Amino acid sequence: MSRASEQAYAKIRAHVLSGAARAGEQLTEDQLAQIAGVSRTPVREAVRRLEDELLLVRSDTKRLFVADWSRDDIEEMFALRQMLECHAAERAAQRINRAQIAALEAINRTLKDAIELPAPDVARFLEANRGFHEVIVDAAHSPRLGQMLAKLVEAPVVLRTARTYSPDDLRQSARDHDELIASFAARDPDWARAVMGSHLRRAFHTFAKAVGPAASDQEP
Amino acid sequence: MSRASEQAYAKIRAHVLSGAARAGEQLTEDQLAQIAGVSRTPVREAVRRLEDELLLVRSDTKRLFVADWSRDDIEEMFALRQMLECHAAERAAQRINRAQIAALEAINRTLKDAIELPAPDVARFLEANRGFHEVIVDAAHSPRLGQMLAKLVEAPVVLRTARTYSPDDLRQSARDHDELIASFAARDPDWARAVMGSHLRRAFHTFAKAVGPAASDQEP
DNA sequence: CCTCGCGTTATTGTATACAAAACGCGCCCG
DNA sequence: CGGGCGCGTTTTGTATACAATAACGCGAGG
Repeated sequence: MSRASEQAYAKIRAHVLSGAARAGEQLTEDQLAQIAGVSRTPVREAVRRLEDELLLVRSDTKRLFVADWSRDDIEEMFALRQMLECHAAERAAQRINRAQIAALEAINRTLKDAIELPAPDVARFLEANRGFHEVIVDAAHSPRLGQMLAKLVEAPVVLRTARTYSPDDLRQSARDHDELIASFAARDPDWARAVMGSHLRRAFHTFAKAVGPAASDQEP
Repeated sequence: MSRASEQAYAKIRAHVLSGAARAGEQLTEDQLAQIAGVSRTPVREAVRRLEDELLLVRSDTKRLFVADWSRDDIEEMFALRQMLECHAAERAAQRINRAQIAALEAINRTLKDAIELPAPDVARFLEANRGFHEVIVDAAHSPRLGQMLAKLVEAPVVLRTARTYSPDDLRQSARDHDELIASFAARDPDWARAVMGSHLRRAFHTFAKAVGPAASDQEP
């Protein structure tokens, strides 16, 4: 989008993800306009996108709040993501080309580097990981699918919990990626689907362990 | 949404679906504002929704066009819908309550009525059909899933091709619905998924037969 | 003491005017 | 003759003012 609305989007998003705005807190368009340094018009545009991405929600009467994800919401999100990405992997295995496989290999090398630096660089890991999954979705040749997944992957939970991954978790992810690449090279949709399934399912359990078995945080 | 933007949405949507605007044709916000009888502000809001629903698309440089669905797009859409609705049916079978099953039975009676009137009333059939699937998605208890499906189900192709269904097709749909209800009553997720799968797959082939094996229409 | 209604204030929705950007066309120069 | 460049026009983007609507508090009546 265009300059102002893009900036509004970025700033509001950062404001929410950084935790500066607490879950359930009300936000007004004026407030956000000030934060973003633009007028309400582009703010409204940005807010619509963020609503769509479920970072913000509206009350019955159009008032705006920071979304409060319940544990059920999060589980649901993981389940949907798994379903969609498994489908993507399956399609990708049938459609991927050599260049894309090469791209996956290159990205996964970068990703491994990010793990093994003196200390793991989670930001770089995430960036590479994002790129990896993006190539797969591209290879699936299903724009709608890509659009849906983009929403789920961008969801706040994923980003906020990223830092809870241990080096072992990260290394296992890299190994999953290697196997995914192998399944693509073999053009075996069933294999690709299965690997993707366990890859994401493990991510869910890592997350679940990190936040504990019940709801994560609450105070008066 | 609020009055003006809702009206804009409805009118623009009708304008596109009615075929008054041809696929690929450019639309300007001013033009749409005139059609809807409101100012550009709510039009922009409506247009965003329609973009999201893929009835409209933007060129690289923000100009607005009526979406032109290729056959591949349509097949993709059916495939995604099938994946999502099968998942919904599976979940619904595990979660649906008596009241919802009763609702499905009532809706399906209405639907059968709509078929057997002197002549089939396709509009009423579609309305009932929509309601039927909606109850299932509700019963699946997955708001995100519902949101995604809403987009796909509203897609233009489904609506435009509805009229190509024969009475036999409609009757078969009603029978599928009966079996779905049976699978829910039995709380059998596998059964529900399977029935939903064949239900939608058949719909796709009915569609495919109607528009012919290749692209549907073109002229200079 | 509760609650219902009303006026005030906060917040969102819409219109309009202006700014920025993109398209198209014709002209100039190679 | 062709291709790129400038300039008027069209179209989208942003700001701002105003309108409509929802939340809130306060006071009167039960």
